[in-house]
Amino acid sequence: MSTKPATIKEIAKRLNVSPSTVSRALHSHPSISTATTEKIKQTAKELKYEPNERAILFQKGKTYTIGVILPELAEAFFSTAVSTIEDLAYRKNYTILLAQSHDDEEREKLLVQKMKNHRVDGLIISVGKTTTNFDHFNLLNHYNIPVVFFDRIPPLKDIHSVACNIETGSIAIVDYLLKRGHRTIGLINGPHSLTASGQRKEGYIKALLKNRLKFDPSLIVNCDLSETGTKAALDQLLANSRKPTAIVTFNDYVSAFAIKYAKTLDSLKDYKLDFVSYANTPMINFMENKPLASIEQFPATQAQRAMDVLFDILNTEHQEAQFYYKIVIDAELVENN
Amino acid sequence: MSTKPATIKEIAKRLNVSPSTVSRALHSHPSISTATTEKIKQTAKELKYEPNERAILFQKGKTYTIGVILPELAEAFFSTAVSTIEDLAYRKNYTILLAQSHDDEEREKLLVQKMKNHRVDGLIISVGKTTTNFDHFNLLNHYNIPVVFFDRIPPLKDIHSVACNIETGSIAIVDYLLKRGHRTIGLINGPHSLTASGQRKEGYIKALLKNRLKFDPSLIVNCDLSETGTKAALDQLLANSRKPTAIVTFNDYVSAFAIKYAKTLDSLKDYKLDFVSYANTPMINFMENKPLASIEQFPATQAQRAMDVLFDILNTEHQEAQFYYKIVIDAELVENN
DNA sequence: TATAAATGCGCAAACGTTTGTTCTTATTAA
DNA sequence: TTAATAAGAACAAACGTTTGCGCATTTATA
Repeated sequence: MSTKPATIKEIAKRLNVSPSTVSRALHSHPSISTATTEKIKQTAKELKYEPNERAILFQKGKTYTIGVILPELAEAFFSTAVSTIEDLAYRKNYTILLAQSHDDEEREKLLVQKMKNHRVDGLIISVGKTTTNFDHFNLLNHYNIPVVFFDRIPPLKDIHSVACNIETGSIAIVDYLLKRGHRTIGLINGPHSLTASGQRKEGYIKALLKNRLKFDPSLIVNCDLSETGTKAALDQLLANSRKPTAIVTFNDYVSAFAIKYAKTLDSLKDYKLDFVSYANTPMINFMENKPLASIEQFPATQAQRAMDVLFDILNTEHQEAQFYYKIVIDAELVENN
Repeated sequence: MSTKPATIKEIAKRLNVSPSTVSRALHSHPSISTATTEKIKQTAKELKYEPNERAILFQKGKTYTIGVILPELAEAFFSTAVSTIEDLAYRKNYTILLAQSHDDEEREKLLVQKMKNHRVDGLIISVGKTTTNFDHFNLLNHYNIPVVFFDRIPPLKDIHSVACNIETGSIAIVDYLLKRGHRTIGLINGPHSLTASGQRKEGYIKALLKNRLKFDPSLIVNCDLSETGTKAALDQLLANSRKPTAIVTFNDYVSAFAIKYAKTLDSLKDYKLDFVSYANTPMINFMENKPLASIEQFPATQAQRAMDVLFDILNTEHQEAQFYYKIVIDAELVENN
């Protein structure tokens, strides 16, 4: 039962041939006669030989493993992404080494280290909300491990990235609100550190200007995306001299928190407040008062493109002229009804 | 930039010491003088040395990697489990190798093979809905790789397993409804093919009998778990000669579909119809009219126990008397408010 | 002072596989 | 028949690290 797995060496010893012959035979190498090849394959089967992947990978220097670091595996957006990534990896015979950072910069750093030590062939990562220092990725560069930043991308120059064009989505959703008559639109945004926040803000502003409305900075509030943070943000917006009639929220969670909180506020009893959101979960279909519309960010598509990019980098030998992928997927407006 | 990572050998050469000395120094082995140890650690830092995990793992025969095979990574239940597993693995310095079977027996088989070839230290798996042949797990046994079956467990004797006792949950929830005065309770169940359906049905019946009520088969309707299927099922139940005053649904999705649909029915205008459900998503917190109560199946707890079991097996040397863990977690009734 | 013990380090094997090179035979061509 | 070639298989090095053992050198003990 608990016999140690058979090795090439054992097969060799058993048949009085050299390990190299066994290795070649098992790969049907032409320089081994069909007779011995057959014989070797036969005993390999008898001994239930299975190649030791670890040894092979170690020997070849390649691991056929892709590291994936995401903030929260339990979030629908990311689990969808993981699912897609796994499917694609499976097809190309890669395996994925998965880890989550919980938006903890320190942990993220450690995980990157670990991935490096495991010598993954490549890394797909969505950086933590609060990560501000990106030095740990230089190490990967130094070790020749390509990194594809996914969805949440750091504000760095020379990196490969796949992300959603939040800005056009932002414009679309503000347009949508304007068309419905709203003139005072608030934005509960994410932390400054996220480019995603910047994009939302940019789109928000552009949409206003496009429609010849002036931009009022006091209508944008940043928050940490937590429930309490969201409440505070909503409070702040409602206390603003120009009280918004509609609010754009950073994502579905914020939207849900805000909507829930809004219902508890007496001050909003006879006040119609519309919400729109950036979709990141399928839960929206089941929400009490859903946001009127959402910006769909296509986690599966993003994941797929990220894998495409990674495989492309992996397959083209170190090109001289460093070229960086910067894939942008257009977010799309969907009405929730 | 793309220099190859520094190795122990290089450090050794640079300092004119042997690789073994370097290795020991880096591990602060007592038989190396503090002077040389310092010197070595110093140059290690200069050269940005990072241990090659692959080489170490290969050398040690242990991989500090745990294989995880689940049916659908995008499902909330499983992604929660993955999240927990990853957290626990992280704490013990393990990494997880993740794969999904999509309930495809063939793919599952291949993945098990792959995990074996990767020489994972252990495997946690939730078998596919349709998997009927379990021979592929024998191989793992032969290779001394412990397997812990999780949530969906095969009907085999000598295996380690962690799963939820759906039946007691079923009894509890029917009891709950009975206590609230309901006497005609419908069940929108899943497809016959799922053991989960059988368990729900069993519990449902047992609870009735326990309370000396007779079981009426026409109050159980199977459905395919889709939205339209759910509607049809609800229609059927409402058209039944004994019209239910409460309905148990297979899971949160079915519950959500049914509740949504029920609200659109004129025939239910002045009819109080209660719903209860089997929890499998966190979305319930955001639902319009939630089910009164849910049967919580604790994916995180299950995952945690599975990891406990696995680590326990990993840490106790091959005990003579083979002992098999069979952990059963009681599903629990939680009221939603 | 002679001997035992302790200290500090190098040697070499090992983990399982792959692959370039070399060696031996058998086959072919001249 | 002899030399050139091809076929089949063995040799050995390599991937990066760990670790048991042995060899000096120094320090402590009798």
